Amino acid sequence: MAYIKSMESAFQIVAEPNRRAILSLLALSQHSVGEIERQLHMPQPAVSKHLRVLREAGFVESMVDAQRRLYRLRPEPFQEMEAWLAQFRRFWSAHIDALERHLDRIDPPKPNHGKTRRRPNRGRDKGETK
Amino acid sequence: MAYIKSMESAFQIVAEPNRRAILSLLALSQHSVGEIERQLHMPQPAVSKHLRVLREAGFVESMVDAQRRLYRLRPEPFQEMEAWLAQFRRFWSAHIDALERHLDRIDPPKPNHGKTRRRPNRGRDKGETK
DNA sequence: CTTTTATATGTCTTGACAGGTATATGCTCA
DNA sequence: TGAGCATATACCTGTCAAGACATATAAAAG
Repeated sequence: MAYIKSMESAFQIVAEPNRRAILSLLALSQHSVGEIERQLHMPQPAVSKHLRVLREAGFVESMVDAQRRLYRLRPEPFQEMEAWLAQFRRFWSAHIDALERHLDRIDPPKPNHGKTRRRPNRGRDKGETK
Repeated sequence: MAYIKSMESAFQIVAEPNRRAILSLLALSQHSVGEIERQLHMPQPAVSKHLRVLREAGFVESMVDAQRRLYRLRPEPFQEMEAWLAQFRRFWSAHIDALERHLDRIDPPKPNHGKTRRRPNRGRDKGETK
């Protein structure tokens, strides 16, 4: 439609700690502005403003319930972030495998939990971050 | 110096588009500063600064190779983001299922591609974002 | 209709941060 | 040793966004 909003990345929206708190709260169930306000101990105008940002970025949608507005999550931006993170998953899952092997060496290698698949991955560690 | 860096969230780091570009590039393989500079067409000081931020946030580590520094990814911050996103995954994967069912109704329900698992999930849709 | 409750918006200030440019550091090779 | 390349850092500036506070809108209750 008409509003070609400056289309900032989902990550930019989620960078704000209070917004992350709001999203986490809404992940449990939908909530009204006042409920969010009290649960998170933040001033009401702040809540409304963050909700506006979240709404315009597609993270939440609102339902009118008398004088209140009930907010709940929308999936798209999360999928977008997941999609971006996907390009790194192969990379860091290899590291998880390495960690698992390491832990297995310390702890008894219990019969596979069926969770993470274990792959034959050797070498490559050690790095100086300085 | 000696400032206890304010330990910003990984999302804050990744909010910057150029940094995301750098990370995507490093997801392919390790690179030197100069390579990043040329690949992404950005001034060298900018690259160095972003790399510094990324390094201090644990996204990358550097190896000294003569006069160059080779940068490569570290897994932890990505895992951290994944962990945060996990609380929403159940939520939006339900929406994906709903979308799939919808598409199946329009398009022939082809024999499962083996990608997304389809779960028996009913109800809850419809919302006015306004 | 007035008051109260719930939420949104406007204004102002302040701080953080990215971009640009100049310069410092450090390694290599002649 | 000095020249040249690769990278890091310092400084300045503009922008943008979040916090605080006041106020507007709108529905409900009395």
